[in-house]
Amino acid sequence: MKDTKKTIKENNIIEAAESVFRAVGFKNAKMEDIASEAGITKVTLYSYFQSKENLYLAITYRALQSLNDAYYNSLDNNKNKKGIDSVVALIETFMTFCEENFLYSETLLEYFSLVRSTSSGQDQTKLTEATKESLYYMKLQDIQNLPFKLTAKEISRGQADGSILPHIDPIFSTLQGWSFIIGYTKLLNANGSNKSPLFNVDLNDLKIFNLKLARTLMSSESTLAKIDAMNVHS
Amino acid sequence: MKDTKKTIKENNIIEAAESVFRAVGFKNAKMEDIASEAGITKVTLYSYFQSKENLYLAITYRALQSLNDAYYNSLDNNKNKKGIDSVVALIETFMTFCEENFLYSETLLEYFSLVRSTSSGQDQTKLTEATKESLYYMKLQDIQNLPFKLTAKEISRGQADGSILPHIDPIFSTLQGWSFIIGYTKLLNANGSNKSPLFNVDLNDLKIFNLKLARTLMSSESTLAKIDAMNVHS
Amino acid sequence: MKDTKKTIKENNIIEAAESVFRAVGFKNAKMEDIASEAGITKVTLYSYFQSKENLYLAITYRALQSLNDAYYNSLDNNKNKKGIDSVVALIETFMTFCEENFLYSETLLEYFSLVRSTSSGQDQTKLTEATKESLYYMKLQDIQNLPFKLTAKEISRGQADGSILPHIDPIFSTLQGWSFIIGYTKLLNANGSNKSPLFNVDLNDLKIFNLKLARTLMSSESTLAKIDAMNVHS
Amino acid sequence: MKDTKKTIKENNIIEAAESVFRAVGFKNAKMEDIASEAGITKVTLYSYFQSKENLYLAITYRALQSLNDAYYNSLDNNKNKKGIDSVVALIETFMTFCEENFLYSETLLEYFSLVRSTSSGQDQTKLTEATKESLYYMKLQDIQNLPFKLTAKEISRGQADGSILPHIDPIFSTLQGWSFIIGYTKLLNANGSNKSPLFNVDLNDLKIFNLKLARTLMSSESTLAKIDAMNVHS
DNA sequence: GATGAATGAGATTTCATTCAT
DNA sequence: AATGAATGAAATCTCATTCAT
Repeated sequence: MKDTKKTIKENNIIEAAESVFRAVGFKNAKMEDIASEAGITKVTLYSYFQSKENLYLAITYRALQSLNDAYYNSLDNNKNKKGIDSVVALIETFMTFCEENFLYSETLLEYFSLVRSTSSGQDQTKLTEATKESLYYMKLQDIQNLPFKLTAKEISRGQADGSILPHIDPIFSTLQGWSFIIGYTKLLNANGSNKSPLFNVDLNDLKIFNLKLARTLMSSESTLAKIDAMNVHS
Repeated sequence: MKDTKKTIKENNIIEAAESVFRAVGFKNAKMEDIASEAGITKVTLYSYFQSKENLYLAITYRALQSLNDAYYNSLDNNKNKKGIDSVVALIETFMTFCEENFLYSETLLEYFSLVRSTSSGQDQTKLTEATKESLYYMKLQDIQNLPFKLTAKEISRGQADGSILPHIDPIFSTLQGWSFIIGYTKLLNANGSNKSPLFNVDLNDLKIFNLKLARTLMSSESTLAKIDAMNVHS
Repeated sequence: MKDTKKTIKENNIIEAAESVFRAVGFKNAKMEDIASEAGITKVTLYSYFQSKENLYLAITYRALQSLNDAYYNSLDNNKNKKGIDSVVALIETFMTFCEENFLYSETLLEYFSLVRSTSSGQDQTKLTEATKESLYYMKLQDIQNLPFKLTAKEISRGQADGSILPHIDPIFSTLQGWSFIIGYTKLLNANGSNKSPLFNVDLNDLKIFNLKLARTLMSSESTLAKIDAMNVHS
Repeated sequence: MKDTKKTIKENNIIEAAESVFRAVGFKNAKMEDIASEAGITKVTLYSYFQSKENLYLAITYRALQSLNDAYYNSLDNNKNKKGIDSVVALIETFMTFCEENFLYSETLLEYFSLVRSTSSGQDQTKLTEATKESLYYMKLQDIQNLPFKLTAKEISRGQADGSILPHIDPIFSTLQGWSFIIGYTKLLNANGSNKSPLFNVDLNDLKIFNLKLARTLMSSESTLAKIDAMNVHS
């Protein structure tokens, strides 16, 4: 229980940090401002999070947790449906998550860039020692592949229940799905918080299109007709 | 001609900066080091680029120029081919460009995130005054849509020559293509410079798959058989 | 009491600065060196004094305070003597002060040149913005006239006790006294720290002469004989 | 004749420099500004004067020359008068010179401070090597004592013609006279260009007083009565 | 000799991070 | 655990001075 109070405060701080990051971006955010937004001192802030980067990782962890929650929710909601439906729902879940959480989506995309090549031992210049030793970094590593695995597993379920083509590789398709999501999200972020269409294209159309495409690519009922139908999108 | 010499020097500096950024990342790069890498003084460096951020924008501009050049090249190489071939070649060009220029690809993706909603006049907090006043920022804004426009135009050409389905919207498809590219690139970057496969998936397969998919989605000769064939990817 | 510690540190810094200025002069003194002489960092130095000029003003303020202290001391030592004696003692105090504190005397003379016409609102070009906003500049303005006023008051006392001629104007005589002091000090400074006589004239003779002259000019017991006697000076 | 053109240009530059120094002070004056005020480039400026300090010395030299001219003029105007009159006239000449040439008066006072102790070999930190090697510095040294010597000589003439007390030391009295002048000038400068009285004292009264005092101190006709008369100054 | 570009030295600022109390 | 002060590293700027052409 001792921990609870600490956790609450930690959450307060993270929320303050999120709000500041959202407002001015990571680079422009000052520890000072985050501290005062959280109603504490800089030093106290540091006693909770050992560095700015670490604070960012904490947010990233939260983002990933949040995404995982959304995934579990989606899985739960679709556990009685066919695999294909659940998989498409997962993709939509991620997209919606990114739409609704700009900071989180940026954070996650950045994180996945950041950890690149960690395993290979080279080109690690961008990860500080401190970062790598951080608790959140470890926690992140523990769950970073979860959304991936969940998706792949669900694809397998779809193959088992016959709703997904048997010859596709779950991992490959998961990556393919992610690439759709990331592309969509980046366009979304490039378009900013303003929901106005980009180049006269409503990004929601892109979302719908991507979802249909994903389904078509995996579904065992896929037909040329469906694809052609998709192309008439407006 | 007067500023040729200046331009040459500017390029030298940018190249030095690229090399330093590539080596240690933007944040860890010291202006001092960039200067000495370029064989000049810090002050001289500042007389060319008013800030580190500005230098980064210059690199971004170069990246975009470089991408544009690649686009024009691709267009030229395919001017006698069908529109569909040229469009797919453009997409491949972009992907290859990102593969070969990690710094440039990161730079460009960051830029497109950065400028989000700039046009709409809101939410510009993350742009420093310095950035907004930078010459390169203006130059960037002038050409940032070029790859987009070129792609859309080529799609139209493909519709004119019958190689691309007539009912698709060139702009929408361009965005869709970008979303493929960005997704692929992000995964690529997440995978780092090490060419080891991600989750046992060779990203090159993803690239090939995406190219085929793009072709299929636009081509007037699209058939279900092709799509099904695609799915057998390894 | 709260700021006692701060004041102590401030004084430490000022002393370090004085020592460096004395050693190499204002222009050649590096903030870095002053900081390290004070056992602190450059940044800390800047947190106490916003600029080199500001630091100089702080020293000037100290010089003036120091002079004022010497004045009060002198007044106290002579409070039981006649006004004329006290006034002459004040002048001597100032002269001795300048002899013993080269840096302070230069500082004060420079200050009185610097602030010329400040009050009149014109010709302030030579005052940096930083200077004008400096706390010490304000503090200086508050006490800069103190030695003047003290002298004039003491002359009045002398007139009251009959030791000083009744028809002279205290303010005018104060200025006259200052002009003696400044002239003497400037010659002293021109002569440098080396005590060698200037043009074979021992400046101490000039000092004595000036003091006698001042006394003669004001004293109610002034006689021609005294003046003539004075002229036989070596 | 070749030299003449050069000299003209040199004079132009010096005048430009004087104007800039007058406007913003030595320290705030930028070589750039001086150059452009003179209608030349910085580099050209440097080809004439090797450093800012050197330029200042050139002005000082001019100031001293100018003062010397005034002295010679005064001597010439008073060559038929008694020595005492000529000496007092010299003092007045200097005072008037300072009144009319603020920059020159500051320059000269500073110069006489600057050269302090040059002979003694110690404490020369404030004189750059470059300065000491400068042509103007040498020229200055050649004439710096001229006003002194001229005054002393004139005092001797006064002693010879019986107008000045025989037992006074010409050098000492010259110094004494200078000390009056310097004091007066400093007060004048402290009072700024605004001619308003300082502490309700019209500095012109101080000037007149000093002149009378100088005369009284040296004149063979000096009487107590005169001194007393002097004191009723307002 | 003139010009535009570059240099060197140091002032000043900004922050993340740490220390002392 | 909280506070105020300090540190260190690097960005940035200002100018006198110098170089290359």
